[in-house]
Amino acid sequence: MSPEETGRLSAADRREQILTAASVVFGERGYAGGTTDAIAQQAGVSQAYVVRMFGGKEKLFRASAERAADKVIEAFRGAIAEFNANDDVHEKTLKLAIAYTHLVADRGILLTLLHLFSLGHDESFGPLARSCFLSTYTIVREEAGLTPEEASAFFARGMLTTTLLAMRMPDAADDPTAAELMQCTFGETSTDLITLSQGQSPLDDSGR
Amino acid sequence: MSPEETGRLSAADRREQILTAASVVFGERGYAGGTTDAIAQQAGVSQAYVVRMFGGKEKLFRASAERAADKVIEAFRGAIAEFNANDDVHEKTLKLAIAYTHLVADRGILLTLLHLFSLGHDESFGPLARSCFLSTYTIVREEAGLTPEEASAFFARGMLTTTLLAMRMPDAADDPTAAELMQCTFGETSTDLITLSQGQSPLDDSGR
DNA sequence: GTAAGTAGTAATCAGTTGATTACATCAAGA
DNA sequence: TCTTGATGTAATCAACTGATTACTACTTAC
Repeated sequence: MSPEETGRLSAADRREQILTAASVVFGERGYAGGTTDAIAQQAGVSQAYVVRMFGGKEKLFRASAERAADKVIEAFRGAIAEFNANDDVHEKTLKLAIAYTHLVADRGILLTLLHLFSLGHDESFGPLARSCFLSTYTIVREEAGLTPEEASAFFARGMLTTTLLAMRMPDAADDPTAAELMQCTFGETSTDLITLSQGQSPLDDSGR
Repeated sequence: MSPEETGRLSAADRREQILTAASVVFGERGYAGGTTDAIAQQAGVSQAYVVRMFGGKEKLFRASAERAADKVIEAFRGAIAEFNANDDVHEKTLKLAIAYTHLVADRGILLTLLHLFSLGHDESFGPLARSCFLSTYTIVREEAGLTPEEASAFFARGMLTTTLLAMRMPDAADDPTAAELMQCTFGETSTDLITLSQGQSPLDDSGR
């Protein structure tokens, strides 16, 4: 039988697949709530394999969070590459915000990071959380060339966006108050944001 | 023996004490990570009592989150009561932000809410998360009289503040990048914010 | 063709955790 | 005083979960 038929993958491919699954599960349930078994099911492998490949749940979460941060960085660098020489702050910020918005298509990325940030007290994850956040901040400051005030305002909006998404505010879009808040927050990037964030299948969960 | 000597309390007092403990524990570890036993230890009662008094961990978290939201609402109303007739947006926002900042003294409140917000996908907690957030938004809009844009900007800054606090960015204040970010974000409210958030004893944890 | 390494799993285990039960202790009213 | 209801706990349980072990099956190099 060929590898295609047996469903066997190289370790690198399987690793990527498990990281994708981990992003979904950790994004929805956080570190403590996300089980290695749920990740295994999502990836279509056994729970034992997930644990062994990454050497434990903690290392898997680290890898998952670092990968999420890398994707944010990658997205920002992509937006910066599209800067024109005469772009003002508003245009730069908009391009960054749109890049950020596109990350929402993979809900797991931003939600995994949000969960990482909420673990600041943790001896192991705290330093990782701070360094991940500061990495992205540094790029916006130095590579995008925003001032501290502009960067702070940009991240403020980004965190509100992430939070609204985490609490699935788009699900409450029929509430006029919620609609007003989202309209104002997403602003110029809102056109596709709400549609992007809808219809993403939740995890289904049953015994092992 | 008198009630003072035996350490016995009325159910209402004990309830308040447990809710305070729950705020600390859930704030640090989230819903899934916060154990009823850790809450019981923090409150100085048995684990069985915690569970029985609230009818389960889920109801305890709901009560804890609702209490946190109530304290935010209370703080906002307190700030609004200090508004002067000729206050402009900037003065109003500053008063609200300072009230918000004082909430930080009890780290558990904002962090418990942040954890609640990250549970938007949950059937039970999702609606609660959205309604808690929208309650505070409505107060800022209608009672404080901010426009949607102003309110959105206010909450954006609030979420960034909360996130920085959750990841304990003040612990990294020796990093110049981190210091710059905090300086800009906390702005006029920063004077006491960093000192407020420091030296808060972490949970100590050992077997039951 | 076979030996060796790699992908992958089933079965199982020990620690943790939310919940339950039965019981103890204490204050107040009849 | 003694009975009743409320405060509170120790002991225990069943379910869950991360990790380990022993094993199978496939692929590749020689």
